[in-house]
Amino acid sequence: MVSQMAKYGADLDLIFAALSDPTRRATIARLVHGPASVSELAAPHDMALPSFLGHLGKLEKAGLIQSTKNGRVRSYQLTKEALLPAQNWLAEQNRLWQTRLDQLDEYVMNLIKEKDHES
Amino acid sequence: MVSQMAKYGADLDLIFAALSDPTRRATIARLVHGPASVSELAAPHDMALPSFLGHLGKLEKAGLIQSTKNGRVRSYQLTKEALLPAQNWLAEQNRLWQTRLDQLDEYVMNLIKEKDHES
DNA sequence: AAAATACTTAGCCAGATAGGTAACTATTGT
DNA sequence: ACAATAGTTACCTATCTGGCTAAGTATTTT
Repeated sequence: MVSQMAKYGADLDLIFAALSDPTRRATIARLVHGPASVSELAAPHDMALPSFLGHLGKLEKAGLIQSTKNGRVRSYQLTKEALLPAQNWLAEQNRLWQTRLDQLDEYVMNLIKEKDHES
Repeated sequence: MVSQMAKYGADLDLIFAALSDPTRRATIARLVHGPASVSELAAPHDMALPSFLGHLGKLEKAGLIQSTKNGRVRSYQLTKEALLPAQNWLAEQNRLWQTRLDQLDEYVMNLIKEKDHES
């Protein structure tokens, strides 16, 4: 269960940090539709190429994307199951929180029942 | 569909940035079990109180947690549906990606079929 | 009234981030 | 061969981050 999260090498710090920037989220959102070259990815962003390369670098370091170079063009693609560690963490917190709210419900129900016995 | 995401005021930049720090993720993970005071939350983290307050501040600005003060103690709790915007974004990207992979599958299948006809 | 508790605020510092320009390398097209 | 294209590398700068200490405020507790 817990070890399942360790399976995905790149850690949550880097993944969430990578996702905290709109340029980088937009790049992910582009890549879910298929691979693209550096300049294709950079085009929509009003920013010098070297600046944009920094973003690609962070996405890659976080393990979210991968690249290969053919001739002079480098092609990027989404890493398989890239987003799972983040999704798993969020889902787990959500699950624990729901569990807690259920317990709270039960607790409140008991309070009501006790009150009924008083009267 | 898209407007659903706008419902949650605090934006993804702040939410993902808030989640990119281990101290802050641990604080969320603590709060899913129920509310706690500043010093209770700070206790496990080897860090001066003012430093830790900075983390709480970011979680609060991101809309992930809320607080109320009773006398001299301030109590924090998780915001209802706090994690949904992040979960929704990730789920949507995942969905689009799966859709794309399915199309790719179909495309490959067609290639194979064509090859069969050649022979 | 004084001491202890529970934050809060103000200000400092080192390192990371997000942007930029300029100059360079490697491929491809003419 | 030369020009154009596609990245890449090397810096520079301003701002944000995450940590700190010191000092201040507001509530209990004794």
